[in-house]
Amino acid sequence: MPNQFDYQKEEPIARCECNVVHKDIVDQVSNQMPDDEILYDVADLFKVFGDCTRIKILYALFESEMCVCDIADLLGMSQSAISHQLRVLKQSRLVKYRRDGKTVFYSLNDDHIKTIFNQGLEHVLE
Amino acid sequence: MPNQFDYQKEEPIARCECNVVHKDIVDQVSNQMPDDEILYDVADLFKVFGDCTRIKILYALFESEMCVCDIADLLGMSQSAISHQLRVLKQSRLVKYRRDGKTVFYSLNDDHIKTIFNQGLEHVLE
DNA sequence: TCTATATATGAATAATTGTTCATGTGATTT
DNA sequence: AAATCACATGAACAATTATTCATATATAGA
Repeated sequence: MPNQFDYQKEEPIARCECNVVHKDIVDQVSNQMPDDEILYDVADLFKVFGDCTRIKILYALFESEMCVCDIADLLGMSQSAISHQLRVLKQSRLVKYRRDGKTVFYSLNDDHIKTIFNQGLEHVLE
Repeated sequence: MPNQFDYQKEEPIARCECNVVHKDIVDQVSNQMPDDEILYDVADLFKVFGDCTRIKILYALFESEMCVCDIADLLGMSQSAISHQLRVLKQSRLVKYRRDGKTVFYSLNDDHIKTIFNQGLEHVLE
């Protein structure tokens, strides 16, 4: 008959040296937790928002579609740096682009982004 | 009388080697941009969300208040690692805590956090 | 007061990441 | 075709950061 301490006997927790104080809660939360993979993707998404240059780029694109060179000038940074960051934003599907001759115009991919940003801003301004 | 090109004469833009294609847009967006300090804080906030361990901790606290040891067990990580991350979450005012004897219970600080997480989740699941 | 337990924290290390530099690619113009 | 412009990208370097290990602090109980 398994009880709340059985798992400690069978497989000692190497990583947490203290006792589980509330096994019922841990189990309940454990069942509710989304898959690791999903949580990993969520963290990865927020990691993209977690850089000042990228936040500025996103904010800029709230206002208007812009080309790489415009953004570089706006932020006072090299074209290369901006291009690298746009790549990251592209990979996370936060921005999309269209080519017009030699110029590439970037814009926001959808409106979640604005919502996420605004919630973050609200928290910071509180 | 300053004009739109003056700053280029006085202090050449070392960082962006290409021409500004759309000065009107750059100026307009530049005026709308919040202070650097605010955007820096917003990025810093999202940086906190941008780690898998912290995202899991936050998600766990959506479900229930938990003590450090419970969280460590839930995530299969060391107490020390969790404690360090809780410190980060505390500093960003994302979690609060109450002490009950030897145990410290952590919980979410406000509801922005859930909203931010859910928006991120929606984006990822699309 | 002494011991045990839950948590916090400083230092060290390994891994990740943002920018620069140099160069490559695709489109336009002459 | 050659030159030029806008942008992309690989490699390298510096800075940041997550975890571990060792140890410190705070509370409870004997």
